[in-house]
Amino acid sequence: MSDDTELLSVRVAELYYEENKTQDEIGALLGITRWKAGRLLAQAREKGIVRIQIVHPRARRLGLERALRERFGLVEAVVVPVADGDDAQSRVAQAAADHLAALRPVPRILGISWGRTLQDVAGHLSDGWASGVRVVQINGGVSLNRRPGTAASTAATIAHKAAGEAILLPSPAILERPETKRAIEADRTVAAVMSLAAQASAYLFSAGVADASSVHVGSGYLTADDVAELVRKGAVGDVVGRYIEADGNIVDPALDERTLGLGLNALRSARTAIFVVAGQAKHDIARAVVTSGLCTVLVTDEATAQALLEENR
Amino acid sequence: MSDDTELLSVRVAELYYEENKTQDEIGALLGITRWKAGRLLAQAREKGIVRIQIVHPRARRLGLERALRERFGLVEAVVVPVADGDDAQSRVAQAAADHLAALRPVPRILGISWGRTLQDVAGHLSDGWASGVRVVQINGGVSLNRRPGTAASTAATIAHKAAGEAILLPSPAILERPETKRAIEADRTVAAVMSLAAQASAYLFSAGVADASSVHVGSGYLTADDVAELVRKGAVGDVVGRYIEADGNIVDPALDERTLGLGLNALRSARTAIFVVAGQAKHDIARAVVTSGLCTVLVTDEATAQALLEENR
DNA sequence: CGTAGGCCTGCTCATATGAGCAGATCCGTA
DNA sequence: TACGGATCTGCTCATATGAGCAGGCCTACG
Repeated sequence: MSDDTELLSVRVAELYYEENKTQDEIGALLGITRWKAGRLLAQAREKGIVRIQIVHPRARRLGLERALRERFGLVEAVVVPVADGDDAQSRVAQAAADHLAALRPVPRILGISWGRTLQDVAGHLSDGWASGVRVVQINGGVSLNRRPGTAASTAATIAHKAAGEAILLPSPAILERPETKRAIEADRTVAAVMSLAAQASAYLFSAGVADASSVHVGSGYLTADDVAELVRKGAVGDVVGRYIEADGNIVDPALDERTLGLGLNALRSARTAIFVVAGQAKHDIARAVVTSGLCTVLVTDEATAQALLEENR
Repeated sequence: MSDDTELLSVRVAELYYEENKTQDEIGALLGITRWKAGRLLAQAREKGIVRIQIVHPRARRLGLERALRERFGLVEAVVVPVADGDDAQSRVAQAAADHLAALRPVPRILGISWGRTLQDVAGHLSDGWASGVRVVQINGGVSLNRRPGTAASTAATIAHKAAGEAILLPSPAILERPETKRAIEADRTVAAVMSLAAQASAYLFSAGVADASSVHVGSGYLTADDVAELVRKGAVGDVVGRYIEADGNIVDPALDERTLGLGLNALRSARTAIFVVAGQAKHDIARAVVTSGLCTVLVTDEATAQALLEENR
């Protein structure tokens, strides 16, 4: 486009958007026909001279969402923009809460994992987001936790706000020996919870990073050395307590045998599996989850979405 | 507006502006009527959820321009946005050049002052911006200048690009004694130039700040002490070589008697007097010029425009 | 309990806008 | 110079949109 034409588009755009003139008036003002004004305006939009943005804490990035859905075959994606100074985790948690509340049909049984992210989602749910939902934990995590009750409170909060019931999984996440794990699984109470978890109409989960900051280390289930060893074997993070590689496979089958909770295949075959993830540190595990089909719905921040969509990986 | 409604406006705005859906489609998608969608969209725009900006080096701020015209009774105002890292002076000079080129009727005689700003305007004019314009200097400034020829070259450049003729004022800006000034004025050549200057169909000028950096000091017409004394007496800057107070009056009539060039009243009564000014340092002198009716057209940057529009001054 | 006033909703209708088309104009090539 | 293709221009017509209006609903107050 000639410099001259470009300047004219700028004038048209100014009169149209800042002065609220009609294209007809603009034409009269600038001595051009209204069609030409319209075309210049279209050019201005195309060339990015006119920049339109939605500024709101709960805005979304529909373009990225569409790209993610197409690229990874998701049923739904929710991407929130994060401005400097915003807390990405909190924004994403809010979006996940919104999505959960808008989910139709309303899940009668909701299977959830636990962790900081899920706790945050629970906090952002509004009272009465649903009614009568049974919220069941899909992986263990009680008692060894430094902050006891976090896992339980997440489930309780979600259930409470939906005027429903929380069903906790009374077991550690990782047992020392496979036999112990099997023994606990065989326990009637635990088995009942697991059975309920398997029937859930929707799952809501996040993921952890494989490094020393992992909750498994903090909780005493694994040592920092254990995690370092997992990383050496290719682990990128954990999903409902199970460590996976970049391609989504279990890193260490022996460890997995000692891990109590819903299996990853249950997630893969679930109708609705909502994966909530935020932050730079979780880009790798997020990639592993979406590429290996562990979720049908992804809720994340803009930066993570963009990282997932980058080519050549 | 309730939180709920606000969120809905955000969704509508996203679908409308980012997904290019019609209000009808949006209504269907969100389960509302198209009228409601339209109203929510209007609310989103009103509340500033939708932000539309024109991003272009030659964009203008029409809102500020209107405010300036109304506030100071100007015929026209041109305000350019200046982003971080932009050179305000250069942007404003470009805008002034654009305005001059678009001026109708095309001035047959254009009276100009000189200085860095005007030189910059001359540089931004495009070849053939007019044809056959006689460009006449309205204040003296030759020969004592450290960079001889600047004043002359400004006029020459403007005239050359308009396929016209430059008429220089062969005299210093400020003389040592009033008699000398009168003698020079009486000179046939000088008188002819002054007479032509008085007939100009348009004037284009800038202004200087009253401090030690003034071109008058650099050129040797005044000493730093002289300027300090002028400031003590209330000077805020100079217009075509004449120092004025905040209210637009001449600071020192005796000095003014020694200053050769068009008088300020000629500017005040001119049909078209274009004042070009940019930069934080010139806010005070700019205020003095516009409030005392020295110009009919103001060309400036956004920050200066905003400073001029601030209340209580 | 009744009612006036304010707000919201869904409509009609006039207007603004974009898609698509035919003629005009420009430019390079034979 | 003549020709063919590409681009530009001004139009028609269908559609999208906003203004304005009447009726419904909610609330506060007598």
